[in-house]
Amino acid sequence: MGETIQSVERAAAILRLLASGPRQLGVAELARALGLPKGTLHGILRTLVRVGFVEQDQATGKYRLGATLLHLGSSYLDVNELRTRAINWADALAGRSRESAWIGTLHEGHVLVIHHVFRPDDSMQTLQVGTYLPTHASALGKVLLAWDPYGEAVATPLQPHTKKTIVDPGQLETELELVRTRGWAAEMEELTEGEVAIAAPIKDSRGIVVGAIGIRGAVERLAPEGHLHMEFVSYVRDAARAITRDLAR
Amino acid sequence: MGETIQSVERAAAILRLLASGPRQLGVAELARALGLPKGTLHGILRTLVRVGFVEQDQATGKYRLGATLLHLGSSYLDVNELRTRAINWADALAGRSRESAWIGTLHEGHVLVIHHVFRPDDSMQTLQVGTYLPTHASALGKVLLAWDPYGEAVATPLQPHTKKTIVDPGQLETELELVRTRGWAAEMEELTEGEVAIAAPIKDSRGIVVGAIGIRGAVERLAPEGHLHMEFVSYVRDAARAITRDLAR
DNA sequence: CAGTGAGGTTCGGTATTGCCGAACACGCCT
DNA sequence: AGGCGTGTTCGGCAATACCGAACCTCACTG
Repeated sequence: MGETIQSVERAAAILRLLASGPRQLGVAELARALGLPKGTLHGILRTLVRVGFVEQDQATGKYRLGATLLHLGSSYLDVNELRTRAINWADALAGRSRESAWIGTLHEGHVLVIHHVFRPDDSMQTLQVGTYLPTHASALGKVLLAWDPYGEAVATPLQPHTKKTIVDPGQLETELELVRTRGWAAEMEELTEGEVAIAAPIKDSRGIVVGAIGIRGAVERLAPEGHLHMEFVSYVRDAARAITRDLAR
Repeated sequence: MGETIQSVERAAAILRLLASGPRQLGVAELARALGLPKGTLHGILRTLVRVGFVEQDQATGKYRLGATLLHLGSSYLDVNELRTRAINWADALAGRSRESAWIGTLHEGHVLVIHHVFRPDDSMQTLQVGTYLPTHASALGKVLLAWDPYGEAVATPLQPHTKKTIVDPGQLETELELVRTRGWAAEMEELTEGEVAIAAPIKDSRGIVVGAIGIRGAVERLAPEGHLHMEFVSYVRDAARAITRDLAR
């Protein structure tokens, strides 16, 4: 691959930094983080403000992400073919299982949530579309890792989220092997205590895994006494197969 | 304001074009639309692909928005102070009114939806966060226009969405005058047949209107026989006042 | 209350940077 | 085969956008 445009890459780096935390950042902070002169950054920031990608705090002069990005992000969802094709099946899955349904893709070492249906009859939930889940501690992530065509190395060390999170790379690999042979993944309180998830792969017309769909809910409903109710597994696998079939056309 | 960086502005223009429709665009199309040579655009596109803002279709070579933007957009939501402060009140509003609750801001001549709570006990709804509503045909929009500090001209001609949409600028102005005097806005089947909305302004510590909150639902529930149930209006105004009070601190 | 340092901003010279346009390679349809 | 439509490459030219030092303002402090 050839050369890339410096200023655009720098602009992207700024946006990524601003997105990495909820804090607003100043020119000086950015300059330190990126190792660039303040003047240079100021020029890029001025441009980003003009196009609405960044907003400047009137009081402090610090910078934060801008509203245009929200609109661009939601436009991405319209463009994303997997999501538009899968959205109805996710609704159906949530309805049948009476649990929240999720669709995710592999993106920069994380699971990017591209769709999320709330659990029926349960309002107070916040939408997770656009957020990241850890690959090694989520059912969606295990599926995506298991069939990752590029075999990306998992970011080590594996961050623990609960006592049950898999933190040993070797153990993760055997888990992925299991996922590959039986065709679906489970995650038992490895991300949040009391929550369990199931996921299965979505393949495109060439047979490559392009995403995963699954459900997530309380351990007492999905896996009482530590044993998964297999009916939930078949709901998830049915949905995954249906979407895969849809994508083939 | 001083100069801006050419390539970054061009990159932003490309992203806006890609976001403007669900279609994928090719280098040649972009070149025509922006009046730039193909080679120039290719360089910018290559960079945008590298940073994940744009993806290229393997088969056709055409370009579409990338997944990184989805993540940046959702990060914006974390940063947005109005939203983080208002989110609980919106939940409460949806609960009390048993209708869907909405929060929006003025952005480039549209209402940008920054939060959306589904109507309780009603799953099959799609989330609208990040989408645009028309200013002249939504309750949120009327509120934002009525107190717009910059007095931005509304994009004319006013696009009709139903038979009841206000399309005459003069009539819109008298409507906005009404909104200003009584302190809230209504929209009766002006955007979608059978749907009605109510909204009220959210002000920051300086008294400037920074957003609007409202509800939206079926005409038969909110306004049977064409008359708004005033209890819904007070729910909305209560929520708006509560958030305004919150922001003052 | 000066003094200091940190913040964001401005500015002009320099040479680096990334523009440009023509040529290339491929695929499709005529 | 031919022509047109893609997306892509390349090298030379000069416009471009970097850089670093100087500027201004604020807030905190000795």
